Amino acid sequence: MAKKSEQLSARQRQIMQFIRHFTAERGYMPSYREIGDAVGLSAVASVSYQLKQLSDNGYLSRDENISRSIDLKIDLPDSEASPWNVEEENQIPIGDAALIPLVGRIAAGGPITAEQNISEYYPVSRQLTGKGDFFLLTVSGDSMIDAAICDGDLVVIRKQPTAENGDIVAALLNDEATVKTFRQRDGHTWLLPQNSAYEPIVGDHATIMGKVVSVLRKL
Amino acid sequence: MAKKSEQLSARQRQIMQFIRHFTAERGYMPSYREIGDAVGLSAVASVSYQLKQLSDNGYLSRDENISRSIDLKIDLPDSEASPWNVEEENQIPIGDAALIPLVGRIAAGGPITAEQNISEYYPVSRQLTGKGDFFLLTVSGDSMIDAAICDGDLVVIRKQPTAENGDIVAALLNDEATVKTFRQRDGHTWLLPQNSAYEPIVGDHATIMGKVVSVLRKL
DNA sequence: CCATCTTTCGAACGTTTGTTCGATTTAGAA
DNA sequence: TTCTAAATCGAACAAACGTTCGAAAGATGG
Repeated sequence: MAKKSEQLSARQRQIMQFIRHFTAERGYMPSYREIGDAVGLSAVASVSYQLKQLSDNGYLSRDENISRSIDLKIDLPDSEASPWNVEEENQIPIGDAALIPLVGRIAAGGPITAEQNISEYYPVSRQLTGKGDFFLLTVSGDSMIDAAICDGDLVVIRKQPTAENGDIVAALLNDEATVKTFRQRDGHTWLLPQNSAYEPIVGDHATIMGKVVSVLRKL
Repeated sequence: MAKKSEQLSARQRQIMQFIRHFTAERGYMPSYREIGDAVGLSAVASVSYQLKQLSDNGYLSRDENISRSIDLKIDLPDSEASPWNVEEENQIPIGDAALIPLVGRIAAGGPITAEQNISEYYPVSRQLTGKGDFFLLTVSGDSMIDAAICDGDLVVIRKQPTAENGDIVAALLNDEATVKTFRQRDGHTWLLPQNSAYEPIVGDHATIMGKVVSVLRKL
């Protein structure tokens, strides 16, 4: 008789992987006939048979008489492990959007997105942010006006501890958050305003909070 | 009465949330009858009707004649202890956001947000838009650079047939959409670029599509 | 070789499911 | 009020779907 947790047969592995790919692409489960077509089983009953084995061994579950009710319990490794494991501590993804906290006062020391600093969450399209861990800052002053960033603008900042030359960053300098262009030269870190009325700042002791990835403005 | 149906009725919101809960619990999509039972629609056809609306507006997709093939495009937050939340007015509120269509080519004549023009929906915080009926336009060129609106920026436009002096508007001029500052003087309508390299345009024959209320930029 | 178990097949069956159509009700504007 | 569009209903229908059953083909071991 079929014994306990036997190893999966080639066919069963084939089915498991097809289900995974199908759901990834289409967003819902395949029917028995679709599975059969994909793995080369001409009889629905054969699919039913294999699915019963998989179900009995805990690889998946399904609800009787309900179409497309397969529920995979195990992700059979195809190959990959994704290195893009971003820690999201405060965002709740809304479909195509991310909820990003607007940070009020910036206090040196503690975590930037500590709860008491958050006044509100803004939904922002992922198209505008990309992947990562974000927070929002309200721009104060017009030191970045030549970069088309105005007083009152909201900037979406992806948390990261450093930056590349030319990036616009949010930095913590003397307990104050500021948005400037990042530049390293002569062994020094500079925070450059984009407004000829302002002078470059030596940022050697500044803390880079993250990189500005989007700008939001309400007129 | 605009037949736009770009908004989310209480019932549609109800359906969206039920689908989300159902899939979270069961691991697959509900059938039309299950949806009907849950939200109080005794006729499958009514569910079909509502689902078509949701599908047309990009909230979900489904494959014809395939059971349980609903694919949610947006996760509506539960939000409510008061499920029968009615806030009609205009755009689709996602919790705190509105889903706004990005309009591609602008053709004179037909409705701006005709379906074939819409390439995608962006969630935008209501804080950035206020109330109204909106669409999104991609800015082309740097004629508004002094207003801190750059090439490639997305502008949120509230539909309105006219504007006030000083408003930044989207106007249709010779089958082309353009973003300029609106000004009426000497009995003429002017569309002013905010870039000294460009000349003011006589906008007497231009069609005002709406007013720019927000700017979104991905860096 | 035979015996046994596994796997596949094909067909039939009953159920589930999405669609269609016309009629009715509801809601809002004129 | 009357008119129009949206929303709902009910019934009927065809397609899609999972289950069952008997038979046949492989596979494995003695």
